[in-house]
Amino acid sequence: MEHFDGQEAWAAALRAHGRRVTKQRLAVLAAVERHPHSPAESILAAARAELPELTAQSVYVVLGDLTDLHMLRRFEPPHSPALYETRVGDNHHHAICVSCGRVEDVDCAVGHAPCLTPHWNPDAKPMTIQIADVMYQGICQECQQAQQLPPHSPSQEKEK
Amino acid sequence: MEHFDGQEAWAAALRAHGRRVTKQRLAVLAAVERHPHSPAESILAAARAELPELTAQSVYVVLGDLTDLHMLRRFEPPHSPALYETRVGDNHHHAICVSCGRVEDVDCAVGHAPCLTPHWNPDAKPMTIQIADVMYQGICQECQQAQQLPPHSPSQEKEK
DNA sequence: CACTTATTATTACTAACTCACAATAAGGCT
DNA sequence: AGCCTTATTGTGAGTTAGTAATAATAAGTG
Repeated sequence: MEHFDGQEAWAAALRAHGRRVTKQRLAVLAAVERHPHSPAESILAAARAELPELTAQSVYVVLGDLTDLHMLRRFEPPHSPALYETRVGDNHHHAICVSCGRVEDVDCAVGHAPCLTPHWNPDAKPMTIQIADVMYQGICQECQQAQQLPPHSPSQEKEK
Repeated sequence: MEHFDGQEAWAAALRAHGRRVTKQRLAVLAAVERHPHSPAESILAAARAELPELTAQSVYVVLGDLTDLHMLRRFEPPHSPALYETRVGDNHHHAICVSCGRVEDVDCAVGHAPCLTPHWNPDAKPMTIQIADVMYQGICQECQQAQQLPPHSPSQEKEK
């Protein structure tokens, strides 16, 4: 296996945050790294490939803790469970296909902090902003094609 | 009561969307209008003030349908149930206090569509963006003060 | 290697919805 | 004004995505 370097890097980061280095945490971190934008359940499945006795609850605990430490980033697209990724600290954003749920990373558009300085209304009490999550919602190319061509299968149409 | 005009406006909008005008829908719309940024449960409670026999499931159905029609807007802050508001079509955003959950509206910062043109990575498949939800997360003034002063109680409180 | 305590597993339990279907009532028709 | 069709709502059960409490285990220190 060629993931010794990764293992060591994660181990060091864990120690730097005062956490013990356990195989569960390493398995979760590796799983998130290999499957970015994944929900807890998928991370559990992926991590079990190398650590079959891992439990779902441990994954929730580990994900929550590592997210608090900012070793992982968590975001919650509409109509989706929370997703996790290892790419932290660069203030990037996400585009989600409302049809198939596919997620793409999007770098910051305008310089460094796109909308980090909100425009407060006169009557609003301003807050100290820490992060600005931008969630683009749209339709990916494949779903767009699939919607146009075949009016055939149950294509989920609502508006009448 | 002086909400006849509101009632009529909502009724007209419902008809325009091919929906029947029911007291349940009117009660839900009025409740959302009076309590913006509220979850389904609070909307149910508020709507029951004028329509006590309304059920939770009806509120979910109505909220979902009106959201699909874009008569309501729905957003899902982290660690919170979905919130609803009647302010639609103006592409405004939201700031959420991570400590107390308070929500403030934020108008679009840069002109009309702040980050509506994402910066696609070379290897990403671009999507057709429909909306960009910007979720500012920070700490409101009151929570900031509360955190500084009392090193006294285990103030590990969540909003409840 | 023993020992302390962080970490994980086990077992409930909950919140926030969703679904299937029966009951009701809006709005068109006569 | 009353009937009738079918959209809408109510009822009750089920699901998903978690949280909470506590017992068992193992990481890292001495």
